[in-house]
Amino acid sequence: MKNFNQSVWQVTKKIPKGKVATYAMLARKIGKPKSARAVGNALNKNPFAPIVPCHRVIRSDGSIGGFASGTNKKIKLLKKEGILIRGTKVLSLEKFLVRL
DNA sequence: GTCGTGACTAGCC
DNA sequence: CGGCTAGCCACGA
Repeated sequence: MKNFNQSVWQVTKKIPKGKVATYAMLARKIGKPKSARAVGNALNKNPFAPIVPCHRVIRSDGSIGGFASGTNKKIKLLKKEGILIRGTKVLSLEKFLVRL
């Protein structure tokens, strides 16, 4: 852990399949609860696309947020893992949220 | 060192 | 429920 970005990727990488985490949550985990925005930036530029499950990271209100390859793609992936989604938002968020 | 930008958030209307 | 605002942070030019 050296750069902020690396920390983000390392934590994101640990999110189990079928679960999701929020930007704020990850920010808190790395010791910077106010850096949710910066976390989003890190994921957007993440060079470990296939290694880091960036599609399992969503907003605190349950919105999908965004995705480098397209929001639609992100939704599809999450649904595939068992996450229930309606439009651009996650249903039963608390049920899929992984506690860090 | 300063400025613009963005996968954020909480609060208010 | 939806939209707007101000506050936050890290990065690259």
